[in-house]
Amino acid sequence: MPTPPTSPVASELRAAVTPGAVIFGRSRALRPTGKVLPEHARTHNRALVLQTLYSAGAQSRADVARETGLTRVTISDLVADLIAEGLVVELGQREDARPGKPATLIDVAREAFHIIGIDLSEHEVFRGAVVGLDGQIIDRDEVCRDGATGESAVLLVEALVERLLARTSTPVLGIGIGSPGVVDPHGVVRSAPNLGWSDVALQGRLAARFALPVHVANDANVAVLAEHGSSDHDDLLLVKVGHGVGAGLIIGGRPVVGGGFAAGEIGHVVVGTDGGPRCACGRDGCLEAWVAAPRLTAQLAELGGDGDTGAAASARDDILREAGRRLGIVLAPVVGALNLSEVVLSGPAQLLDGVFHEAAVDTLRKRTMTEFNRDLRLRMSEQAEDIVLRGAAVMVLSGQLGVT
Amino acid sequence: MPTPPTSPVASELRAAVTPGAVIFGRSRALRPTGKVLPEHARTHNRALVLQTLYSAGAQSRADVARETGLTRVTISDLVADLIAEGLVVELGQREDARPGKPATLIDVAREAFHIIGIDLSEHEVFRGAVVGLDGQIIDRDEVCRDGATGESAVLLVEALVERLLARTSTPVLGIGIGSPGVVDPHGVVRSAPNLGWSDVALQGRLAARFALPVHVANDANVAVLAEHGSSDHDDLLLVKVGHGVGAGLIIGGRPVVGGGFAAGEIGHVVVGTDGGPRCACGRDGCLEAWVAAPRLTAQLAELGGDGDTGAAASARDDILREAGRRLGIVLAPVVGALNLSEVVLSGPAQLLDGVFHEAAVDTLRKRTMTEFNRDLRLRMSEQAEDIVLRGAAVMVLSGQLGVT
DNA sequence: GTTTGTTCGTAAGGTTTACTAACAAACGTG
DNA sequence: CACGTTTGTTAGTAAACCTTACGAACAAAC
Repeated sequence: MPTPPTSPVASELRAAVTPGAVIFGRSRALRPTGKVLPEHARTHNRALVLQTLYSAGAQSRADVARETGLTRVTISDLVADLIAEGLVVELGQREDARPGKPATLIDVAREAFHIIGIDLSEHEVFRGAVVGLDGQIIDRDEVCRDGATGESAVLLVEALVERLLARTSTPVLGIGIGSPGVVDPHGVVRSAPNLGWSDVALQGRLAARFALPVHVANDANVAVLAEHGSSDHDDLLLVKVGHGVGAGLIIGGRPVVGGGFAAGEIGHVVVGTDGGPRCACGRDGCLEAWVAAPRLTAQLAELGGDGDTGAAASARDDILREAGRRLGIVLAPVVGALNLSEVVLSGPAQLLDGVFHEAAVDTLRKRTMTEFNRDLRLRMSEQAEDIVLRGAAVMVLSGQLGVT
Repeated sequence: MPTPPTSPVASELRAAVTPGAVIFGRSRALRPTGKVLPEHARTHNRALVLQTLYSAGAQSRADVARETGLTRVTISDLVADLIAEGLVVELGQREDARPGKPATLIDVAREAFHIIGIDLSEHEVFRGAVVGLDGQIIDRDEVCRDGATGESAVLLVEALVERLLARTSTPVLGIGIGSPGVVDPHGVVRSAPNLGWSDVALQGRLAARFALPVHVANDANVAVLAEHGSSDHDDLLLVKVGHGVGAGLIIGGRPVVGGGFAAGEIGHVVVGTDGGPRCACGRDGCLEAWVAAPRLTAQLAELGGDGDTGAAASARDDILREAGRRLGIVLAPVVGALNLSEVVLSGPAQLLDGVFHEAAVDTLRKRTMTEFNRDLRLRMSEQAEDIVLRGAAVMVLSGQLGVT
């Protein structure tokens, strides 16, 4: 006999809801997350402790216990492991006067590790930095690309990493790289036309050479990680305007990769129904043909003059305003479909942070349902040119210390 | 002293990568998944066993052990629990002749539970069904809405559920409801203008009245769950054309809800840059004004005639082709940004399954980068009118038995 | 008919994990 | 100075999964 109708099912099987995991058919999606062993739970809780310390700063074991919901005993045990591995340090006793035994402060060993961040997204130069665990740029370096492609470009990257590693005596947690093009989860650059790369196993090569953890991802997908840090939203779209136009997307706190690992590649989506400038890809009116930085600067240059006179300034604004509007047109369906609350714009401020921005916001508002997207924000990034470097560091931090 | 540079971090902290969980700032996103106890692992593994059985069908404990990676001992233990609760049954010995001790087949107790599925998305009628665990429609019923709104519409839903419950003597796993409008994760219909609902706690009311687990979600978001079953993709967009136009989205195997719980609400996104028909919302050229079923049928009716003569048929095709094209225009940025590989169309086949479909595919192809979306498919749903009913059942199945 | 090898399911015992309970140390407060 | 409070540790317990071992049941080979 089956059990009574509902009670056991209702009360005991109350797992977190993940609709779509159980299905009617017999599809592949059925093979779910896989088994979970107690040791996985331990790993998770360890990461939880690290994150709690990382975000809330120095505090006592008892504080961590209260915040995580784990007991003081368990926290002490986990922290002992972390201290033994050098990831956490004791900082001595808390100063302030409270009743009870004084607390021993602990914190992530913020000075004990550095991260190498690499930005391959610029056209003329490969940039890199030594980044601290808190995101500070400690040292930086760059190599001129000089049009290098294929293997020689890979060698340039290796040389840059080599030089950065030589500049720090602190242990390095890992190497993070933001590359243009399509990058798969194994850090293979499937296709990056600008660099002449096709199926370049960047992660594998660097990991083999430097014996360090290496993480590689698309530049815009990396940039959005940096932005996610200073945002309090779990859904975030970052549009990166540079030599091309790309986007990085976080939904429900997780990066979106896409079926062909090409999520965020919106540069060659056609905008509007009234044609547009001819794009390098052969079509008319691609987003990139409207708003890529080289196209905009070229257009502005054609105007001639210094752009300070009334008429020239107005023509300049017209160009930027139209470009901003075109961006808004492309983003509207995405914002609507995903019900995004925050969109961030990253790129040359002198181009984007004015009428371009205004026009994009305005267009987005006019083209989406305000009732659903009432608190929608489209803002400029505050991270300026280091966004990929810092995002690459976040990627390493998250990959090496993160919670499942 | 810290540990040696890299080895412990690299090897021992290899948690699954979830970039963006660890961040530089001190944002809210930091509070991660929370602690994990051994009992959670157990719950997860139990669900894993259920899913393995559910999708692969009757098999031995040893088969399940091999497939899940857990040991035969653990599987036996878990299965004993599941059998005691009536969720799994033994079916006797396996027939085929193989060496070794004959296996005892076990399977999910597919006949032991039914699910109530409710579809509130149609304008004139509320439809409901008793659904089997495998998705079979066992019995169905409906109530005429007759323009009912607000509280009286809620009472109609309750009456429909009541009648369906009376039609089955099998224990009911739960009640799943697909409602139009914006529904939050607690099953509160925040806003459903057609039904005159605003902050109606549908899940709470039904759960209290029927003492069963209740799940409520937006109709398109529910429909995509049904479609996900017969698809082998983990990224899926379903567009549901009916009285309005809505979408349901699954990314990385997880439903997308959106910051304001309004994900998929693309009906009032403006299409193109050349105006369009006036929409009920006051703007010109909303997607809904182009492709909602009532608008299309009205347009076709204006043509007069039986549409079989050459000229009338051609005019009819023009209307449908333009509507399909408009859908493609809105979907292109979404497909590009998410790098979707599969888009499904659900709605009246006589409208959608012809030139409309062709035009949508064609437009989508022309407006996205074929290199990234090479295997993109836009297909009609095969689930016809029961898609919401079956999706609602999937939602219950997943919520009650699913893996975290 | 016997032996051999395979497969299934279960039993016993060990390890890991986090919990509860209890306690000593160290500190304000009255 | 007694008392309550807080911290961090010790000791013991419960849960969950593992490894190892075993009996039962069968096919195939001899």
